[in-house]
Amino acid sequence: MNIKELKIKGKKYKLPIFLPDATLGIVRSLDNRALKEVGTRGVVVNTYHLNDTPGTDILKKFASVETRSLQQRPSLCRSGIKNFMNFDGLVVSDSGGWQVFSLIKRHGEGGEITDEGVKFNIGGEKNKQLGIFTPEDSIRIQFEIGADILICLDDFTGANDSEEKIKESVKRTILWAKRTRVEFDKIIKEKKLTDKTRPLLFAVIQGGWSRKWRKYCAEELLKIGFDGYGYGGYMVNEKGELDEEMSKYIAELIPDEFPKFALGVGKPWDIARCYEFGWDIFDCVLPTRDGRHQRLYNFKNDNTNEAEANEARLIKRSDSGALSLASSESHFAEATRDKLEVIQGKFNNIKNLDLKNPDNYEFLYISRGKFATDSNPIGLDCDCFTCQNYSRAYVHHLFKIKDMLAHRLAVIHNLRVYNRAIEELSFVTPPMLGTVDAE
RNA sequence: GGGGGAGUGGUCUAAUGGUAGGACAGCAGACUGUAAAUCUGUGCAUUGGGGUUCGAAUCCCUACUCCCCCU
Repeated sequence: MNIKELKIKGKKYKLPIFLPDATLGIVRSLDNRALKEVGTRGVVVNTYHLNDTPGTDILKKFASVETRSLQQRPSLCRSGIKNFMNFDGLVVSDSGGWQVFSLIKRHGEGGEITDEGVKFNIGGEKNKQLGIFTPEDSIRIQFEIGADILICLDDFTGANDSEEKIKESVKRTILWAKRTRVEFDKIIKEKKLTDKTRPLLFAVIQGGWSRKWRKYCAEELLKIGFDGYGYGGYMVNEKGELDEEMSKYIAELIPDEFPKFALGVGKPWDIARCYEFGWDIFDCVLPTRDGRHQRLYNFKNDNTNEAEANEARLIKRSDSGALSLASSESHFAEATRDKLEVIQGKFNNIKNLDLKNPDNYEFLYISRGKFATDSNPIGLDCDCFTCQNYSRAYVHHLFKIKDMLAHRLAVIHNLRVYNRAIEELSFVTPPMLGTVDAE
């Protein structure tokens, strides 16, 4: 099997990859160690939000900071945002296109979108003078943030827009992409960046429900030329169901040598489906937000039952002892180890699971009363920190008393589920097991 | 033994003669390039009995339970 790779600033990232959203420079409630342990290789930050807080002056300062923090390792790949977060993985900066849509189009509060750019009447609370936000602003700010992949400011096509509106948003998205390309190249030249030191630039394909305009948008963006392409707009309908036809269609509009970024996707099973269609970069707020909102993801593995899973954990817990005994030719330990292997083979194994089928997942609404006394871990077969250390009852309790550790434990688990699915799709060995996939 | 006070869903609490409402807990959900530790829906109650009244959680009588004070 051919594994696609993303090469940026001398680093390689195997695809597919799932990037949790760290909108404000933080995957909420997680520190960089937890991120790493959960198998996260990259995150998405947001240009609009970071420009507001903390602002690029601060990020620029961090771009050249001497690595004084205890854990910071000097690296060529470091940048303002990476030093600030002390995060060494892939960082994508989203343009703010979504916020344009969300704040102005969806919520209809102040602001105006013209070909020139976006006029914010409200701006961020801290930054009322923001005024107009142009594609050039967005890309310049993204350089200051210092991400690896920058994204063109685009004009979001709404789910139910008329063809006239679709045309407008597509034309504007193309116009803005052109201007972004020019500005990007200008900055590359100014900064004397080379193909080995520059970030990548992605454009976003808009066009809503219209195949015609999606096609037109993709073709025009390809003519301009970018390092990768994104799927813009909504990929799901009001019921949250993936538009498979459209996601397949758009993926096919982009030649396979380009990375294809399905922005905002999605449910784990939709990621698995989209991967099959050719999309290979994903980001979504669901695992983190759902975690905070007390909805936990599990694989539904028919092989798992509580008794056996418990046994596996008990054996595992005495793991070190058992193994040392094993080496000293104890038959008992030998048997225990065999048993562990059998059970683990059965559990830590989603290989036989059709990851594209929603029926193979389940939600745990952890705040429900029935979990108050449940001593099982959240996922019977889960290898995450939360499941290796805490019971459903305890996580339930933490949510009840509103302790923020609840968020952290929930988010850790959800992200681990997402990453296990991704790892299964790609056969990527998770870094936590000893292999670092970025060179 | 005497005096006083109080009893409203699982819990806390509104309604002082006029549609028993809210919060939390319960149950069922939503969230898709994060203005979201958020939001939605829903089940469940006037301590029992009697009386006054067109109408009672509310006023009266009584029983029960609890609390406080006195002895």
